[in-house]
Amino acid sequence: MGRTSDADERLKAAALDLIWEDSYGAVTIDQICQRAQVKKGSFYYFFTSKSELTVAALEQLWTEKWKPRFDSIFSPSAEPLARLAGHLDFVQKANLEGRTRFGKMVGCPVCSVGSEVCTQEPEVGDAVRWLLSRKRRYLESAIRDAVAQGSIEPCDPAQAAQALEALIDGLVSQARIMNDPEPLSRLQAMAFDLLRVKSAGMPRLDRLDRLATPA
Amino acid sequence: MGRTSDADERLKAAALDLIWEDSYGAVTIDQICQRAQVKKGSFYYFFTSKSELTVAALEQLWTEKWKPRFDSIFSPSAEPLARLAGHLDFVQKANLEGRTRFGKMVGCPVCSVGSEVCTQEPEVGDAVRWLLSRKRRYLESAIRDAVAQGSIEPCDPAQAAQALEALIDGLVSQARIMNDPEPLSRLQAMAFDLLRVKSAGMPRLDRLDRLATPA
DNA sequence: TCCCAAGATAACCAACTAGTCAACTATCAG
DNA sequence: CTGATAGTTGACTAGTTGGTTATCTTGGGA
Repeated sequence: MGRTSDADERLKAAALDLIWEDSYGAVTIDQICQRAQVKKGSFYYFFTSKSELTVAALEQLWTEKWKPRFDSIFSPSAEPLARLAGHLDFVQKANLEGRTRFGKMVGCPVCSVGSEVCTQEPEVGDAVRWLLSRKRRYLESAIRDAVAQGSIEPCDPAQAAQALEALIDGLVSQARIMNDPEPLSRLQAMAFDLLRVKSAGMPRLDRLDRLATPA
Repeated sequence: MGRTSDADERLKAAALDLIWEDSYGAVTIDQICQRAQVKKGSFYYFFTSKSELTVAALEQLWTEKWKPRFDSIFSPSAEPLARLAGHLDFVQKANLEGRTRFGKMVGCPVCSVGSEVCTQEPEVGDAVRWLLSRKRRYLESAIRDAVAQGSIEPCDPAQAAQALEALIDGLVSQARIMNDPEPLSRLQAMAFDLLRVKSAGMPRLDRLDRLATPA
């Protein structure tokens, strides 16, 4: 019953893009509406504020993009190291895709928004924290499996995951600030070094993929 | 000759505080003026825009706070590992001081502003990049000396400094997002682990200080 | 078919924003 | 003391911002 619409979807997509490229604070509701081809009256029909829209956009980013992607990459059917390598590869590729799409390095929208508004917009902060804590579990689980398997040095998986995430986010942030993909070019080597992956030479993704494939 | 003033100093201090606590985009010129007890006319007497004020504030942060501090911490008269430990300790302490002053974890103003506005305010981006590249040299030099001395495993100092900075900034960012100093509590252990510091047990700052003191 | 709920829209407002300016005032050099 | 210089002030404008509302339109179900 009643008229149908995908204006709310367009608003979420527009908001995420604009915030990703610039920043939360630099983006106005008017801009979001213009990009989404939606009049402001309709904006306020679906959302009560920029922060509410942002929370909705982040939730959708998680359920429709990140979670499916992570469920695939971190599938327990794959070797622990292949999961980690897959994720590092994903981070690298996602950043390069972002550069193609926006014409510059844009980093990670979740971390950027989180760091920017966690002190001002509590609901956005909650959404970011929830999302990051979910993401952390994938890393932690893969590291725990790797330790159990003996493919990395014994360590506390929670702490190792925290350090790994810091390293990744730090390098992604550097790449955005420098507008240069270079900090990400040795991502896997740095991450595997941090985790003390046991292997001579640098593990290759394709080799690990082969390992992950049932023989 | 003529009237004297420290209004520009007050403006720089106010801007840095407000931006540090909230974010660049969330702070208005009116707010900065109010905090600095300066009328807007005077603001435009000294600066032409928020970005110009921000650049001036960042430059002053470097010359009056960071550079003297780093020159002391990274004094080549100290043991390389003591320099690194001193810096990690400084990062930790600065974050805790920030929490005392602002009532919450505020992270690093340079990294936060850099990540936020590097795509929009080229001059602020330039200032941040310059400042971060200067900071990097301290780390790189200390790591190089540590390698030469044999106190950490051989590595490329530039890459190790890049990774170390990413780890530190990532953890600082996590602490801000979580509003919790916990991610910084094992900072030295994580950093020394990343650098593969050669020593049984965890190096203590006081022990390293003793090493740094001429016998 | 036609009703009515869901959604779209333009026009509107009040508050805030950056930025300007002419008049005013303090200070230092001579 | 005095005048030129450096800095201050409040009042002003014009454009933008978030947010509201009454009215119009669409489409699915009875």
